[in-house]
Amino acid sequence: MPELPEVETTRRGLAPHILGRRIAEVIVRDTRLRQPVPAGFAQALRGRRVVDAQRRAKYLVLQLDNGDRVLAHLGMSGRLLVVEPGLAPRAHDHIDLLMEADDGARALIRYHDPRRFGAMLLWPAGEAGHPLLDHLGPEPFSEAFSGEYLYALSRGRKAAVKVFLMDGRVVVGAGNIYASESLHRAGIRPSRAAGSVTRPAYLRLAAAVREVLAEAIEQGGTTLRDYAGADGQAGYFAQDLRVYGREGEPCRACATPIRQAVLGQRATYWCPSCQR
DNA sequence: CCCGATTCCTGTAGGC
DNA sequence: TGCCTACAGGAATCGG
Repeated sequence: MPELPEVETTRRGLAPHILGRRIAEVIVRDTRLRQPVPAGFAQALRGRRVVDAQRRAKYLVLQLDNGDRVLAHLGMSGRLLVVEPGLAPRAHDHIDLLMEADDGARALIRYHDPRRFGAMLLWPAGEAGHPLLDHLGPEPFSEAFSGEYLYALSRGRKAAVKVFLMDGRVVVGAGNIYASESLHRAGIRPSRAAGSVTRPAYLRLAAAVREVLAEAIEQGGTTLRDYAGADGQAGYFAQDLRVYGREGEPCRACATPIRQAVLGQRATYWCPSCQR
């Protein structure tokens, strides 16, 4: 499931194949993503050079040489893969970008998304913001994100702290897996009301979020079923997960069996002994 | 504003 | 072995 580390891993994997290169050809086989691929998408990209590849939250932002930007989201099952030009498309291969370098080197960037929860949008030059990015909270690695920030924002909030942490308006990038992992590292029970979590606990939580995300990026993300990096390889953080998907198994810290419950319509895992 | 529930989608795992 | 159902979940949206 692409959360921040998976999107960042994808960005890093794509970069050498797209930066400074020209989009020679665009093929859209299926426009039916979470939001339809806009009419004129292929036309707008064709011939353009990619000058930067950034990430904002779980979105990839490709900056083009005419000021237009491509906004891509992997949804739940999306992959952006670098494959051999000419490789025949398979099921759910919705979009191809054929990249060409000045020296003639070519690479095919292929968007694959069985569940079609992702997005591939055009963000035209001149539009300063984008509606999908407008309301987003701070990046977890930014100065704006801190324990103090979480503490202040959470006062009076009755929602579970895990739901609070997964809210993109609070902080971006922590999805279901990394929210559970961060709360375990910080020793906070996921069901606690966000407003009842203490300042010291939020200081630990902010540090834990950064730590977990950074480690996951180093491992190339977490592959449970759908996710693969741009090179098609699995990420290795799954072996470092301490609670996610480990119901009934011993806590790696204290051996107490890990518990599971649904919180905010999402499976949530925690250690009843380490997390209070 | 806040919060919980619903919706989109398809592959896969688990139960019988 | 095969069928059926539940589940996976990012994020927009809606109702209270």
